[in-house]
Amino acid sequence: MSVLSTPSASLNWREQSGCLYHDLRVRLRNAGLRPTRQRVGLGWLLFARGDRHLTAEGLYEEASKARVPVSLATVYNTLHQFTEAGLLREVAVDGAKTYFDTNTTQHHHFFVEGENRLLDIEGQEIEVATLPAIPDDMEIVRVEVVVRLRRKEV
Amino acid sequence: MSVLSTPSASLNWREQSGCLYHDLRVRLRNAGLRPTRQRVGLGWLLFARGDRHLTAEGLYEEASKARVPVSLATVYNTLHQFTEAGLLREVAVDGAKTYFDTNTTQHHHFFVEGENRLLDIEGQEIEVATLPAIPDDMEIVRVEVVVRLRRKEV
DNA sequence: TTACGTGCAAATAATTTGCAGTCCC
DNA sequence: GGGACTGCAAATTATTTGCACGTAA
Repeated sequence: MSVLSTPSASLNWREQSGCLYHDLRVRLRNAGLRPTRQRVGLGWLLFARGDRHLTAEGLYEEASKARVPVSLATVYNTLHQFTEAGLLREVAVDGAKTYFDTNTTQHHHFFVEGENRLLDIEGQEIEVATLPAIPDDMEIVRVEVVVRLRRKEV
Repeated sequence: MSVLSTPSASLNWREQSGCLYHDLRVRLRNAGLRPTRQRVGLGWLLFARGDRHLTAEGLYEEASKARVPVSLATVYNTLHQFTEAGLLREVAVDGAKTYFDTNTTQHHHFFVEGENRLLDIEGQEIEVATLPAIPDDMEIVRVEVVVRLRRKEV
């Protein structure tokens, strides 16, 4: 499997040139985002390795290691721009930090307490059977399920 | 219905004297917490009006209005002590703030985007049909469902 | 009395913002 | 060239902590 061809990373691409770097730039431009050095660098880190759950701080550290010159403020800005453009999804779990998920398809999450790790639950593996009535003037944006896990006592 | 006799507020009380103030003190002591002026004051605000979803800041404001002399730091400490003692439940939703729920029974939540409001979904109204396999060395702590709502466009 | 609590202010932690300078198209 | 983007540092927001003082048992 090509590094940029995971389902969620490739789903809406308009072009597939075979050059992954070029494809990323096209993808950004299609999202209305100028493919600047830092956006391409961060996009590469985010989308080139399959589905990931990252915090801003985490991505910033990866960028440093990968010699992508970027400031923490720009990492925050970029993550929000990517989210707005539909390339990422913000995930709400316990804890102060915000996680960003490269898998934007319908799915849910495991959250490992203590380790603060997020794992995908694929769409079919969980199912919400019945939904309660909601007020007339409201509509459902999304249903989020978080299964909290803990490492068993030994 | 007596103000201190909502299901979740009265569930585990050992004594019911008829004096709600006294009952609260007993409840705190049973939880291993000395019934100090601020704990009783905050407990009163939390448990005397049915199920509530409050942030630390929100409770602090209520306390000010109710002339309960307490500092914001103590509100935070008290909320965490109550949570540890099982009198409250922390709820993880989007946004930076932490919510505390006086309903500690099994149930889920609506979250109204924009208004940042939390509403209970009673246990029977929603149902998770199938759960995915989890690693051998893990156990499920809790399954949390958040149904995000948005006010309809007019 | 005396350990447990509390208030205050300072410390953290995560995130956002303002603005001068830089870079893509 | 010009507007979009970025870096930096300072500002915000939510929360925690350290320590002198107060209070319930």
